[in-house]
Amino acid sequence: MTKNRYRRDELLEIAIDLFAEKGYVGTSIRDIAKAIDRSVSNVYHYFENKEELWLAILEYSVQGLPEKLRTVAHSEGEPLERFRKLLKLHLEESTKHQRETKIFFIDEERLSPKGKTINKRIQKEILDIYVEQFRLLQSHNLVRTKNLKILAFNVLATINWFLRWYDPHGDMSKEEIYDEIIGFVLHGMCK
Amino acid sequence: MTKNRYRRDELLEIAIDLFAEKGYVGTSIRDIAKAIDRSVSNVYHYFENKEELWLAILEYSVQGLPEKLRTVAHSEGEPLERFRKLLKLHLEESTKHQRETKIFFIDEERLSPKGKTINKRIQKEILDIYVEQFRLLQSHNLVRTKNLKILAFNVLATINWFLRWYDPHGDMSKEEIYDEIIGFVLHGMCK
DNA sequence: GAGAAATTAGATCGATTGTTCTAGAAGGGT
DNA sequence: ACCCTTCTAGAACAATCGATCTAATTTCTC
Repeated sequence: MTKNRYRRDELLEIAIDLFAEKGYVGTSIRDIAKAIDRSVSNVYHYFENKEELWLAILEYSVQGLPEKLRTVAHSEGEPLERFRKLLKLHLEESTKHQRETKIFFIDEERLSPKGKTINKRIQKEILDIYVEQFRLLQSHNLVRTKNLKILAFNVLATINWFLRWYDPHGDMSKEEIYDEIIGFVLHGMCK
Repeated sequence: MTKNRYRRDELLEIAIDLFAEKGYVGTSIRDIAKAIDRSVSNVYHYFENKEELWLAILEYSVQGLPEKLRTVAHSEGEPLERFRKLLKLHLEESTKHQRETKIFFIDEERLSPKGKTINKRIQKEILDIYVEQFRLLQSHNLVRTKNLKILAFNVLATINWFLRWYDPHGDMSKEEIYDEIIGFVLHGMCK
């Protein structure tokens, strides 16, 4: 009845690697099993099917992100400073789960209705957090534009795109990049 | 010897649709043939294999983008105004070839070395155009930050992410969205 | 230590993949 | 009429896919 959590998580880890590298459709159950030197049945013992494995990865990593962001979003303090903290946390969490977050976006369309729904729900939750923040900042007359949804898309664009080009082994430090991105979001490119 | 250009392009069109919808790995040659009511051999008559079909799509659409952008980038006029034109053109071209440009980014990692190289070359060309523009704007003391590469990533982020959420049948006009994005790139979210 | 449950490997399933082969139909040039 | 290239369809190929089945082994519980 009770499944071996450790062996299960090992499978999750290797699956995340492969999914991130070769995509959902591009990664077979055999690939995953072979990569960790197990049998195919072993994978199926821990996960009902391929899609459930995918969903487990989401639960394992991205699922909790909205809640974490909300904690900061609803914390005390100055609105703009709180928003800055929100961006920072979002960037940190995305970096921490870079592989999974990448997966989260890339193969969205290849999932079953169930998986797609969960995917979209999480993304919607995050979007709403930002729109809510913008509304608050707007009431303090701090926001430049009127269309808050497009603004949220643009902010999320920079954060999520960052996952595509960021190389942990690169020569720029995380903090350096974070500040650059936060600066861009807040003030754009112009002086 | 001479292949029927029209029939070939019909195949390209349907392939773009399917690739954009279900991805490179998720779309089979049979899917493509069936969608246009031809035989599998017909597809192979016009394209050597699946990857060549993919590359033909790139040539058909995205390949010419860097050249078009360069034309504007090297045109006369005020630096900032020219940059604004560059953004506008980039957005327009991306919208015009929304499906292909989406393909261009999504399945990058699933290609052969040859395909990956071409993909990366085009992206690098575009990145360089932007970095060059930033350098010029910087010399006019118009740029806020020092790290031009990250800046370029962030600008490209908003443009490319836009393709993910933009819905041609939505209630916002293109021009409206373009202006919003250009404004965000130039001045960020803050007043 | 017996028995039940959890875990594993390996063979196997039908379906689908990219690709090739064979061969016939259509088309244009002479 | 003829031939030669272009185009087309359909069967077939080996490989791989997600998933299942059977059966053996390990681990836990009493």
